[in-house]
Amino acid sequence: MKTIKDITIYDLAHELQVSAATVSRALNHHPSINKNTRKKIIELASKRGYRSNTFASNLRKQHTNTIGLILHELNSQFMVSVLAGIEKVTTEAKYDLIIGHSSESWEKEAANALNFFNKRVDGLIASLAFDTENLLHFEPYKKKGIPIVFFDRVFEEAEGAKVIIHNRKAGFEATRHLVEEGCKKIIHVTASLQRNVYYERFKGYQDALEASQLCFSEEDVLITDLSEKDSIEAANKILAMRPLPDGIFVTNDFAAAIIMRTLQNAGVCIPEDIAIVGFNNDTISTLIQPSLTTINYPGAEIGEIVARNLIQHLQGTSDLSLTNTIIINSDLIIRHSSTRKNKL
Amino acid sequence: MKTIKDITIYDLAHELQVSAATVSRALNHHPSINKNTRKKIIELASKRGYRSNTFASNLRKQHTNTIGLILHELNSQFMVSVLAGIEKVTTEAKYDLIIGHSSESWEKEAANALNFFNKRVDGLIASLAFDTENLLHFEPYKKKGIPIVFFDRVFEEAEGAKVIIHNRKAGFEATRHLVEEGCKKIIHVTASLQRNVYYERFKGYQDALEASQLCFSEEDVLITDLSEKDSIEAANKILAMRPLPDGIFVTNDFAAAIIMRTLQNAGVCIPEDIAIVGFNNDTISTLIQPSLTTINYPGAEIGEIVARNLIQHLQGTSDLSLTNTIIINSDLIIRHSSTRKNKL
DNA sequence: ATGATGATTGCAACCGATTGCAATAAAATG
DNA sequence: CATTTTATTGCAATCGGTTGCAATCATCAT
Repeated sequence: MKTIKDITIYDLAHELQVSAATVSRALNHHPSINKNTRKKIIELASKRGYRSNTFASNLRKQHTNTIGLILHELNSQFMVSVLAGIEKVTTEAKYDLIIGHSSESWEKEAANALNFFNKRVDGLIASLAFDTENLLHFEPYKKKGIPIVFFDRVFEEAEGAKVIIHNRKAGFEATRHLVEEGCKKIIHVTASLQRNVYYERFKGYQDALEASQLCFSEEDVLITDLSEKDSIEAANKILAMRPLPDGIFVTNDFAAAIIMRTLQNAGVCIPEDIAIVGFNNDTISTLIQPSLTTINYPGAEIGEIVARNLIQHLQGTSDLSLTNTIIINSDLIIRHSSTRKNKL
Repeated sequence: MKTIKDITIYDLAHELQVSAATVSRALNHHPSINKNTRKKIIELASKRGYRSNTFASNLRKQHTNTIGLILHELNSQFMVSVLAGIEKVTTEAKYDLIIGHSSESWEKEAANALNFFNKRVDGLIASLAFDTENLLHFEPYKKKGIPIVFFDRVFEEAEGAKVIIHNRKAGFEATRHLVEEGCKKIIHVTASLQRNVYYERFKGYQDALEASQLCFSEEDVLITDLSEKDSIEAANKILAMRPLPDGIFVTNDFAAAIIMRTLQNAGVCIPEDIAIVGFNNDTISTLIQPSLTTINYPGAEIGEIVARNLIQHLQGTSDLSLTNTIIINSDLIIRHSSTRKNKL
């Protein structure tokens, strides 16, 4: 494990008979350095394979140029594209990104938050875990004035910047689409209504029922944890309903796919007997039979907006933005799981 | 952006009338510190919300306690579980993890490698991008003696530690299964044979054909980039074959799903007309109709082994391991896409 | 010629934690 | 009681880069 010693600015300074300060400034393109000197220094640096010591630099500068990102999961197409969007912006702005994923657990989320805090990230981006019930673990950030931007899974009532999609509108459109396809009894399969995204979609579902003068019943809303097991159970509950519903709005494509499979195995025809709409536009939505009607929202764009927002704040370009909520629009993508040949 | 100043060991030292050295040692559980002193220091530290400054510490200790991870993509179930495995081990061992993903591009891979090198990771874990053709961008690591463990996508001939699955055996078993189901003409859809994983699976396919005395033909191997577009094209090529093949071994579940859908849309019955086997055991494999027979391999376990290997090396527990190749076994999971009612 | 102006560069003090070595005090030994 | 041993603690240098301020030197206008 013997490691050759690294080149430092002192080595360069010594070799060129200048001071370390000059080398430092030259390397950082400080304007007060003569361009010839700078050129010589930069050339020597690359010749000697100099690499700046981030620790020394961070230590002195008191900021890390690092942004922490806490994701609740990265198993969905959506999350991956958000990540890509964030990555794009942060790397362009020369920020480093450290990623933690909470696996939907509040404990891990808190652990990550603490860890990133100790690592002194300059800012934080987070989407809350499934069971997070408060924002206490982010208090240290507030106290220290470290900015946080929440996205997707947020507490809408909490202060701070948020970037979300218009879940209520999306839920409304998904449900209205089912109504337009002739559905009279529409079930909504979703997850804990504590979570803003699910609550809003649920409200949208209600709005649409009301707008169509269909009556809403609490029994038509099935709460699951979106797991395979729960989804199958939800499907079985639906199968046991009399009369059988003719439409289902599921809050997640994966669960929708499971439910569709379960129903099909029980002899239900999709979309003829029951029309289904999912949410997320995951890859699977085009791979299952019939292909799944779903809500699409631009992950990469959301990621970019989130990251840009945070960075602007860090660089002092904008302050206001951190109190704003940015709402992104989404689209209904109509596929075969919901389109009946003979509409009413 | 005013930030309250952080508590340092000097603050603690001053408040307790001891030296900073003592505080430092107490906080690190150095044995030479009196346990009463230590207790007092630790208590005050937590009372004051002290958090160690990683930069100062890293700067002094000359190592970062950070491991870099370069993934070619994280859109597969497999990659996510590998990541989880690595995360588990590294956090247990108190190492930090920084993740870069190359998006299958050599350029980004090299950029990440350089970035991590400059950040002075203590070790690196990597799975190569689709189009990586050499390991030149990892040279600095070798020169500096920073250990690298490759997994999944590796150069088998290159030196260093590697953790891979037994692709050849898996390819063999997948193909043999098709043979056992009565297939006589088996197509193999795969990606660039430059990449070890695809090459080995291909060899396994060949092995199985030979073992079954089926003749191998180059035209039966379709090379794609595993994209949706290429997969559809491959399916169309298959549809144009005369006679129609009766078995397909696809190197990836996603591509297999696309191909299956394309074939089905063209009126082909799966598995009656054509039996299909995929690779990876992604989530979609149980969601499509019929469910996909595939190869499963333990992502989390692989991740754990990779990480443990690297950490053992970093801690000097084992040196030899870094020259070893570790081969993990995989299983064939038989589902409906390949099981015919009437075998021959 | 001369003080003013501006362009470059260096000095030296940080940033916060770690650690070899010396110092001191306390306990043990003869 | 003198001497050695052991247990604790402090001193001070070090890691590598950054930056306010002072210093130097050339250029320029008067």
